[in-house]
Amino acid sequence: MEKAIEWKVTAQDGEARTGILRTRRSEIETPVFMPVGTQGTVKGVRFEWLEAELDARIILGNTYHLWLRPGAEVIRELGGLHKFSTWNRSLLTDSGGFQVFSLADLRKLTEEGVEFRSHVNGDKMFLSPEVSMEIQAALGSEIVMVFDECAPGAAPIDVTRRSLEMTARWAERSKNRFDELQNTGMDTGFLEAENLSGKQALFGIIQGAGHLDLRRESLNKTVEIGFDGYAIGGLSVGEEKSVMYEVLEFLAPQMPSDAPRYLMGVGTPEDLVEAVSRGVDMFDCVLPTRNGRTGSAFTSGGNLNIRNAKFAKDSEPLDLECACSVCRRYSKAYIRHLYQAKEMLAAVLISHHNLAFFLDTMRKVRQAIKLGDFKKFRNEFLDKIKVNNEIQPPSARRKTT
RNA sequence: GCAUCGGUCGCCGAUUGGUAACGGCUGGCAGUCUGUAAAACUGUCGCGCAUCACGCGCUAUGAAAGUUCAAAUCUUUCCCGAUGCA
Repeated sequence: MEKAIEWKVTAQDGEARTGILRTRRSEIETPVFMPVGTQGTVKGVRFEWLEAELDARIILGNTYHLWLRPGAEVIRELGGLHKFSTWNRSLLTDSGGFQVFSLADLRKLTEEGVEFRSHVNGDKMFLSPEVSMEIQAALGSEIVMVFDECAPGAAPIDVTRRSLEMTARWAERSKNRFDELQNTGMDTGFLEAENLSGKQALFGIIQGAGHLDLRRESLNKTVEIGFDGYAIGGLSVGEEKSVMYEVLEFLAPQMPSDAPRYLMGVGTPEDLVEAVSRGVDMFDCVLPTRNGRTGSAFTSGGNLNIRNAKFAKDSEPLDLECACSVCRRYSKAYIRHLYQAKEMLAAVLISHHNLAFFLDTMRKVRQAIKLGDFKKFRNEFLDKIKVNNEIQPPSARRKTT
């Protein structure tokens, strides 16, 4: 049977690897960072920029948010999320599973599914594995995520076990409904492509918080069901950073090596490099766009906050080493002025740069792996970022300003 | 020039003889953000010190002088503003 996606490893350096992921709509080099476009838009960044300059091949959309507004039926009638939004490259849609975690105060969780009170207008809404698959078919994304429950990072072992067991049952229900929908042509994004089925791909999600034995158990259950790719969920949700690295180091090498490994919701530039070194292929994170909107820029020398008074007369770009269109043209002083004056362009410019930095970092990561140089790259990259990000003791910080 | 009413933090106000750093707004300074309820949120903003935390000291109600144990508050003069009359 023809596959929904095609995945090939092209180079390996330690656990780190590069690959080519082909979907029905685009060819994606991995390791890849996928900008988050929750509501059908990568906040503050036009598709023209994502396509031409940033060259993002795949972005995210969100089942829960698009279901609430404008609604799955609206998008289905308009021909799916690609046609509706005009984004013609690949889409990965999150299932709403993360909202089970992030909107914990607004939901009731049962075996059957999750009742949400809409954060928009308070309506009662019911989301289940089946409903999530139906919405994602209407959206027509290239990669569909199973509906999972994401337990808090520091959840105790019994809570985590119950959670991952339900996630496994939900994974099976997700797959069953997904297959039915594919077979009855409910996917709005169907597109014939050479050697591919033209259908959607479905990724399973491994949970288990910081408990390694549970992670292994969740991995086994998920692989047993069988998916086109495998995601690691439930990291960067409140646990210590060391726990995340420990879980990755343990888990990623055990995941099927012939399918892409996707670390959901991660992370900082350091996290990306660390995770790649442990064998992860795909990432998404809100940080570049959210931090961009709130004045914080990621650079090769670490993070900076454009609001800081020290940038008022700084005529240099956000990152001297960055070749993006923002850094080629605009100074920190000007962007800071825009931010202070509450001009929306400040958020647009920093978000753009941040995405450029993330995508460019991934490009460098891939190149280093291909050259067999990844270890050296990783050390240099992390050392450089550390210079600005080192936390100084409060007394030292005060005296220097 | 005369009369009346005023002058408290960047702005507006509370304090009307008994510890003025009390409230609102605007703005400043800094921090946070990881499958987006976020163009958001948190802290702080008289000065100095301390800071893990609780704090500690000093100064301050247009200016000066006076009355008083005690003055933003009462008195006098001056400065500034608004209004009215010449």
